[in-house]
Amino acid sequence: MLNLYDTATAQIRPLKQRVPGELSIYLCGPTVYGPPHIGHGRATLVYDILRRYLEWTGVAVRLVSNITDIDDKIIDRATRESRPWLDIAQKCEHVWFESMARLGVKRPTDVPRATEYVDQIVGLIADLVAKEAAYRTDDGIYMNTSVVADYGLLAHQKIDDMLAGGGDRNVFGADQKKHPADFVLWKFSKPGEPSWPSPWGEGRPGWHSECVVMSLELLGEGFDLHCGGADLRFPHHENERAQAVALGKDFAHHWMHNGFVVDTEGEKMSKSLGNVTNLPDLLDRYDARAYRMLLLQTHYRSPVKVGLDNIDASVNALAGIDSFAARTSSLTATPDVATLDAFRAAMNDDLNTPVAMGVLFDAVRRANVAVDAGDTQSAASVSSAVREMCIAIGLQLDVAKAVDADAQTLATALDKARAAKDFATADALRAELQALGYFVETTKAGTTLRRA
RNA sequence: GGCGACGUGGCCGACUGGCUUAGGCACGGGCCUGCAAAGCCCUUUAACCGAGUUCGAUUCUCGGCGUCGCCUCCA
Repeated sequence: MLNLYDTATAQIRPLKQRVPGELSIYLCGPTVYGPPHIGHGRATLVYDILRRYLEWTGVAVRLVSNITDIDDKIIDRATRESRPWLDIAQKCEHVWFESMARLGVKRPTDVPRATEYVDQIVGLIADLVAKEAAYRTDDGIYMNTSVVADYGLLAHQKIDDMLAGGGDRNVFGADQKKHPADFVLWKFSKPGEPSWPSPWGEGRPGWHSECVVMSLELLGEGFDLHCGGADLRFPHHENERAQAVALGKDFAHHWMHNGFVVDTEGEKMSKSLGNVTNLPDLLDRYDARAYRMLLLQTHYRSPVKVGLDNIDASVNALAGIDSFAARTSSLTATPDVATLDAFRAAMNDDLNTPVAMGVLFDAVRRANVAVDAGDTQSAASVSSAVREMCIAIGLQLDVAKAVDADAQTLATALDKARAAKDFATADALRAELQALGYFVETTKAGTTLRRA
């Protein structure tokens, strides 16, 4: 059983399944108005790891993650660039999933778009209006947060305290709001803006309504887990919840939030990487698995620095695992039970991936020792356990890359030269293979090649 | 101003009131190797400051200093 920190209760507690053996998750997805940045990468990787781990333990996961394809930012960009807003949304969505695929993030089971749920959103707002939990102003329909007794639950703060401090901030929308915390459900559109019909006039849905509608629509009431970045905790998730509560609906039973990617010591990272916050840039320069590894070695609730040093460390750590995988790929056996138990214990403890990685690296070392000692049996069971763990965390081991025939010929010649103690030729052949992009290991058993 | 995190060895980063240690990366030494590579072994060295609780605190409490997040754009 996975124990997971729950933001609502501020404690680690079991992640309960509404239907045993199944887990329903809603993850707030991107607003598609630009390329994803490394923060998006972190969030999706964290939940990808959660999902894969659950699936690995035999749980059927339904993961709904929306696309916010209508939003002020999209409209602003469309206006700025004189392009159709839909064109921007679609292209950005394409880039999003392309980046996710490169990261090895599995596509969610459901990807609803806000624009596909406008009717249902209007219906939800109408229900709120009918219950007098929403009211009209000159620029839209607003949620009356005062009807929600425990508003502030996720923020862990009383609403009046929150307001007390924000003095120098502009309160959006409106002197017409009944309370500064009230938020917009439906925005009346200005001429030329995308719009949909509603009982109150042409307009578009506010950000906070779409996720309530889509989560309840696809997962139903009382779904298991709602997750997203820590910044979504308030106001977005608070506001989603407020709407559900106002309508008397059973909303998410568990709330999970991941920590941020934080600034590095500036210059190193930015000079070497250009725009470091851009995910495609990062993926162009580094093995995508390195980012996953870096995150695995940090707890999901802690902030993580993504800098050159960190990523290099992960790249190097990965290289060790890859060469391990290459030398043990032919060994199969029942995975070592104690190792997997230790792994599960760490993962079940609020997804403690840093400790789980400790288990993994330790297993790699033990298997390497066993290989060196010629203890094939232990090597096989421990390395099988390593492969299992890698499946559970979504880490693809780099063993499958084909060695082409020419390289194989060179390797054979290299073995021959070494057998004849013609080391000058052997060294030349090795250099040639390395130039072709191979890691070359010359052992007593012969030469092994691995693509760099 | 409110709320909340955090401050661990060269870097990153876990656990933990004492027991032998996280783990990764980097540095150094060694074994292995024709030489490399890979692998293994060893080494180095810790808990911001102060007070308190305790037989004993990096771990609990309080205070200080510092960093960061949220307080209606935001993964």
